[in-house]
Amino acid sequence: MVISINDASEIPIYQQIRNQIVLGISDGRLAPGEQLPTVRALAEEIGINSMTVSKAYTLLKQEGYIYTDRRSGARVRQEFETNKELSEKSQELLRQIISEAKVSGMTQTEFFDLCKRIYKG
Amino acid sequence: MVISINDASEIPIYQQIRNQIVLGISDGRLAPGEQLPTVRALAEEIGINSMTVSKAYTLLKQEGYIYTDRRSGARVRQEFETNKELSEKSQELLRQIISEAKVSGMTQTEFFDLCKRIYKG
Amino acid sequence: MVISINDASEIPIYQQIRNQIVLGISDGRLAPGEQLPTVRALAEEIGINSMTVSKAYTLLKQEGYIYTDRRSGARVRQEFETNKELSEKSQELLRQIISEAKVSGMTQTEFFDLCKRIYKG
Amino acid sequence: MVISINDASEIPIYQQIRNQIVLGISDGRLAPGEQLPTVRALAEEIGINSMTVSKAYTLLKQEGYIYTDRRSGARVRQEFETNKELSEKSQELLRQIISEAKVSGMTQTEFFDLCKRIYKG
DNA sequence: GTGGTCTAGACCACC
DNA sequence: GTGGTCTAGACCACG
Repeated sequence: MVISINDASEIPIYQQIRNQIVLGISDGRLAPGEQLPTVRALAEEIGINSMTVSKAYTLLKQEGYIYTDRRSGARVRQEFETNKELSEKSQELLRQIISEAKVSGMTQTEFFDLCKRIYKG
Repeated sequence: MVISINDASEIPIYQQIRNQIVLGISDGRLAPGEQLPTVRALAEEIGINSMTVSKAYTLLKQEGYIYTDRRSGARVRQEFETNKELSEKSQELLRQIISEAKVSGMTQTEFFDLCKRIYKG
Repeated sequence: MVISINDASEIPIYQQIRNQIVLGISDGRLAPGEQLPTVRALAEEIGINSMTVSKAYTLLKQEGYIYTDRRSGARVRQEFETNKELSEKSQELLRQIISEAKVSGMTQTEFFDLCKRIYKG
Repeated sequence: MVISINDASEIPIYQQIRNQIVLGISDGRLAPGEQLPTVRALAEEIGINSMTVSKAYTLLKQEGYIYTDRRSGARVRQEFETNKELSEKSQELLRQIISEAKVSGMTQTEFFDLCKRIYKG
């Protein structure tokens, strides 16, 4: 899986890495148990400091998306908690996005169409 | 409309103000053309630096939610561009949120149920 | 509150800081809402890099013990989730400790006496 | 006695082995004088490097839980020093755990109930 | 080989 | 002023 960084973005690099890996897991490009690139390899690949990649992996670990096996590095978790819930943070963001959709004149149906396109990937 | 700040939030204060005003517009608590409090008044009311409020108003103006009138200060826009589109930033956020929903085991239907509750709310 | 680091310990410095702050909160030396030393001040005081202190604060934030107010730095949380539960990690540790107590010949009563002394503190 | 390794754990593998053997001794699954599997046998059984098992056995020997006999390999100690004391390390850990229990709102009684369940279990 | 930790110094957003 | 982020380099524990 290719990870690309947008230097101009206001989103911190470690967050961008985290986001893209979560995306990869959600759409199947990263399979459960699959090994992620090593911290050093990924750092070199995208031309950043390895501490930054390490921070991204630490965050993903804390969130339960990956784990680190001492023998083989970082891997995608085998089983996720399918609690069918969004974090409070994400719910708050969703609330904001929907408010913006409403102001822009989007109907609920139109909003759902947009979501469906994203869901399909 | 009451604006409340969460000191513990990682969202910058000026963003929180901006977000709450957009929410207010979307759910009708702020009517088109309605006058917003002055920068100084709002700053005093919520006990923050007026520079911060000013930053929020500037952002809202840039995004087209409000306009400033020399005589009467800031007012909610009369008519919004009903372009039925989300900003790129919001679309990207929505993509992230949906990816997290998928990993958490939420089906599209369940996600839509959540959205509907927010739409109504 | 004085924080002292044991360089010889195998426990990472950022963990030692985290541990001592949790101890301080639990025994009342750190009051709810109280401001912690700034990252830089604490780093200088104990003669370490500020990144290390920052890491400790980030961890404490994630665990919900403190929050950072953009205006005044890091503060002890006002209200804790009184879920009356230990983390899985701590429960596992407790299990280990109790097994060691048993092998050393400690009875349950003697173990409780030890705990009581610690509780009083 | 079956020893199982958690790849996702942050606890080093040699520590996990050591912990489980101490647990086995404390709850009687390992009798005094009982012979432990050879380093190589255990390493093969759980699919890890034999150096790791060796490290666990060395640690257990240092702590006085087992001894090695040239003829018959590693055995559980016959008689333990019933000094009724925890190691400094464990006492420090217990102090940490209790501080977390206090912050989580657990009373001393509730903490003791948890301990009792572990003692029995 | 791997990730984890730490340093010394820098820049940035927010307020 | 604050914390947050990032770099370039180093050392360590683990396996």
